[in-house]
Formats: sequence, C-alpha cells, structure tokens
Amino acid sequence: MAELPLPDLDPTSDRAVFRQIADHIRDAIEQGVLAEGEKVPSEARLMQHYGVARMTIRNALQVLQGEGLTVAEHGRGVFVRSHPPVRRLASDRFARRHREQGKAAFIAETEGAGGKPTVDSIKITEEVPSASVAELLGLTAADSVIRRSRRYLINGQPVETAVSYIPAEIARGTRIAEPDSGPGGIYARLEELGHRLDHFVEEIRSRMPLRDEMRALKLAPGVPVFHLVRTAYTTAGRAVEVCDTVMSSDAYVLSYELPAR
Amino acid sequence: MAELPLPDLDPTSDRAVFRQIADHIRDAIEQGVLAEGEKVPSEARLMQHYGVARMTIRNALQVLQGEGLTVAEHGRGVFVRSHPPVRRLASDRFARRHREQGKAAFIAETEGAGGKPTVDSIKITEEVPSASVAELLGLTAADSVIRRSRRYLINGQPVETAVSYIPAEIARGTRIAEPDSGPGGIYARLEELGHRLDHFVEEIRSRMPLRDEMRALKLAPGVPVFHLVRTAYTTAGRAVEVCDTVMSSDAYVLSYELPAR
DNA sequence: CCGTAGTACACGTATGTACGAGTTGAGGAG
DNA sequence: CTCCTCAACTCGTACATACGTGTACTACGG
Repeated sequence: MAELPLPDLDPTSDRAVFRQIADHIRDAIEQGVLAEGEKVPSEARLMQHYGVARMTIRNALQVLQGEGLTVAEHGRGVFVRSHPPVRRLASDRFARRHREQGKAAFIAETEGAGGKPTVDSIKITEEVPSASVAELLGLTAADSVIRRSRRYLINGQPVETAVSYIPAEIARGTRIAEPDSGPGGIYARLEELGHRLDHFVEEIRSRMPLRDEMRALKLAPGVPVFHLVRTAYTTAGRAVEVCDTVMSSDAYVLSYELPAR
Repeated sequence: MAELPLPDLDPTSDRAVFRQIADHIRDAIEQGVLAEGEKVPSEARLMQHYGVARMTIRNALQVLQGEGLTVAEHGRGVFVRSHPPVRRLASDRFARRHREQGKAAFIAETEGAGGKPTVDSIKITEEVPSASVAELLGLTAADSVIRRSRRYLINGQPVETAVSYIPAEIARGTRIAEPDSGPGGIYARLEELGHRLDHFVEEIRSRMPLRDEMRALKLAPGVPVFHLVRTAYTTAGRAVEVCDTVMSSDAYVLSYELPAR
C-alpha cells in the first residue's frame, strides 16, 4: 500500500481530534484517494501518524462506520465500503403483462438482470392480524389472515424480507396457502380466484434496521433499510393483500411514475 | 424516575458485555418500559448497576445511538428518541388541481396539516450541470441550467433540502430564475410557458446523510435520509426539470399508487 | 423576592494498559 | 514440494483515570 497522504491535526481548531481525523479519512474516500474496497491505514499506523491514543483513532473510525463509509473486518483491517450493484424497481413491476409471463416479479427481474434469484425461509401460518394490517385489509378483530413470510436473495446475498397477509376467507385452502404458490405468484392466484387487481398503494419509510433485520439481511453497520408496505386493491375496491417488506437500502433504487394531471 | 428494572449480565454468555447491556436497554425501549422522550439511566448509574467500566457503558449506549433509538444530550442525559409527526407524501401531490390553487405543493400540504411552513436558503445560479443531471434533462455538454436550491422547514424544524435544475434555455429571464417563483411554484410557471406537464418520475434511494446534510437538516445520529430525484416530463415527452431532494427519513412517509394493469 | 454564584451531575474527549481473537504469511518440519 | 506451526499484525473488548464542558438546581446574598 502506498503511503496515504493524511494532513496533520490543527491544534488551534476547537474541533475534536477524533472528528478531525474522521474528516481527513472521509475526504480521502470522497475524493477517491482511497478507492472502494481499499484498506484504510491500521489503527496502529494512524496512532503513530497523529500521535494520539488508540481510542481516539477508534472513535474516528467509528464515526465513519456509522456513516456507512467503511467496514471493519476483524483481523484484517478497515476497508472502504464497496457498494453492490443495485436493483431498480420500476413502478410497472406488477403490471399484468409481466404476471402473465408466468414468473413472480422478483424471479423475472433478477434473471433479466443476470443474477441468480433464490427464495428461502418460506413460512406460512394462519393468524389474527395486527391492528395496522387489519385496518389496511378492512378486517374486524374476528377475522384471520394467511401469513406468508419469505426471504429473497440474489447470488446468495440476502436483499429483502417480505411478509404477505391475505384474508383467510380468500386464501384458505388455495395454493396461496402453500409454500409454492405457483406460476406468476400469489397475484396470479388472486386473479384466478376472481379478484381482479386494479392498483397497489405502497408506503415507504426509511430507518435503521432492527437487530433481527440486520442479521437476516446480513447488513453492514451504517446501512439503513427501506420499509415498504404494499396494499393490493381489486377493481371492486377491496384490499386483498398487504405485503410488508424490508429491503437493504444499498441493494435497491425505487422508481415511481406520478401523474401531473 | 422510578427504578428501571434491568436484568443482570449473563457471565456464561459469549456475547460481549456491552452488547448485552445494549440488548437490555433496547428491550426496555421496545417493550415500552422506557417511553419516548424518557431518560435512560446515567452512565454512572449503569456502571454501578452492572459493575463495569464507563467505556463499556458508553459502547453500549453508542450501539443504541447508532440504531437511532436514543439521543445523548450533553450535560442532560441520554433520552429515548421521540419521533416527530411524519408528513405523508401522496403520489398525487403534484396534480394540477393542487397547483391551480395557487400554492406550491409544500406550503399547501404543511398548512393543511396544521404546521407552519418556511422556505429559506434560496439560492439561484446558472451553471453547467453535472453529467447525471444533463443526461436526465437530455442536454449536451454545451447547455447550461438554472439551479434553484432551497431548504424547507416545518415549525422551524428543517425537514428537506431541494435543488432544481431547469434548462437555462427555458428558464432564463423568467420568474423561475427569481427567488420568488410566484403562485403555484415553478411547475405553474413552466405550464404558463407552454410546457404542459404530463408526468413525473421519482427515483428514491436511502442512505446515511453526509456531513453537510446532517447539519442542514439538524439530523440526530443514526437517522438516515431519503434521496429523491424527480424528473418532470411534458406531454411532448421532454424533460423540463430535475429536482434533487434530501429528506429526513423520520419526517416523511412516501406513498405511491401503482397500476396493476 | 429575585438574581446569581456555586455545586453536583451529566455527557464529551483523551490517555494508557491489557488481553482476546481472527487473518495472514513466513519459515521450518516432514 | 507440501503441510503445519507460529509469529506478527489486525481489530475487539475491557479496565482505570483525568479533565473539559454543558445543564440544572440550590443556597446565598442583595
């Protein structure tokens, strides 16, 4: 590794030393002096360069990690985070013409982009929905739902977890309540059952992942998630599915078209 | 403050002590034992309770702060983050019927929700666009754009920064190039100039804020941002504006309607 | 009664030390 | 030549200590 030219500390500045150091390294990353995947000087080297204690260096590195700029690997070093190729989700991704090709949206898209899609951890239960799901589906406290949860992976890398809720009255006993929901996915099944889909509403939040989500999606520290809740409505105006998904934010770009009229 | 009932450490666990402590406090927050805005026991008290060094406690608190669950206030204590009321952005927010009311989208919405909207830091320049903006607008390297940047606040709290790019050929000399763009905002001006708007395309990313963004939006540590790029297209199929906005993720829920056909 | 100075307490920054644990590569044994 | 051991280097965890700086309450004095 060539010598990384880091500036010296400014003793007259009232900015904390560890912040100054974080600034130096951040600048190096943003200006490409430290490229993606490249190794940041070790804690020991930085201590020597700046003449400060190890904790000061670690504080600085922690700042960068919190910003999602670096990842520390135990025993190897600290590296500039490399961003994986992103999936771009277009607003027509659930259009019927795609569904009629016989593949679920995720599989079709991923293969189209040259990736190897996998779905695992499929679990199906019947239960009483939470208050928010019940409200979205227009159900009362007495109704129950079929809950389909699963995890999506691209080339073995988890990118998204999803949980669908369908009124049990609709889905019970159908293929929707089985692990393999068949060609075209559950939206195709819903239409076969006479629920002609009209539109979806998606609500998007962004936040830091919970502990379980961090594990399920193998997220690096400092990577937020999209939390997306999609509700499917039929032409009759009835909500027939709610899908609650959590997506790694650095695997996705969401794209929507809005009317101006 | 009543005594917070925290469990003891599990010495047989191979989970790091500071992680165990973070888990305890996180559980207390998630189960509502520690409510929003409530104070987490001080570092000194936690040291005493667990019988560990201050650094161990600080590491634990840092974990929670990185997850966006708590905020430390110098001299006061550590508090459970309270989430501000969120603005829900609907996909019809740029519909013409709203525009014709004479108010810009942001102002109308905020007042409707009972908040006091402000716009500040309005800066207007003419410059050569970046490659990505030029591509979205379909411009060549020789063309320049009018750049309108501003910051939006609700009740004095900054929630969003936005930068619009409009081809200079369209906007130069018009009210679009002036700080006060007039009733209905720049979309109304564009339509008056004969550019009838047809639709918008929004691309949404989520990531941790840069330093400047953190300052401009007064973001707490551990709060990600939405990065939204909207392109406006006319009925003639021409892109007439690109708007690049950064929004505090805990002030917004984005909502979109997708066709199923 | 009010204002202010002082003090206790809170988190922020920084130093130094020690040991644990994962990774890597060099060098020796077979 | 190959395999294995071991040393060196890396980050992870944890201890102890000190002082700085912002906050809030109390007690004193005017």
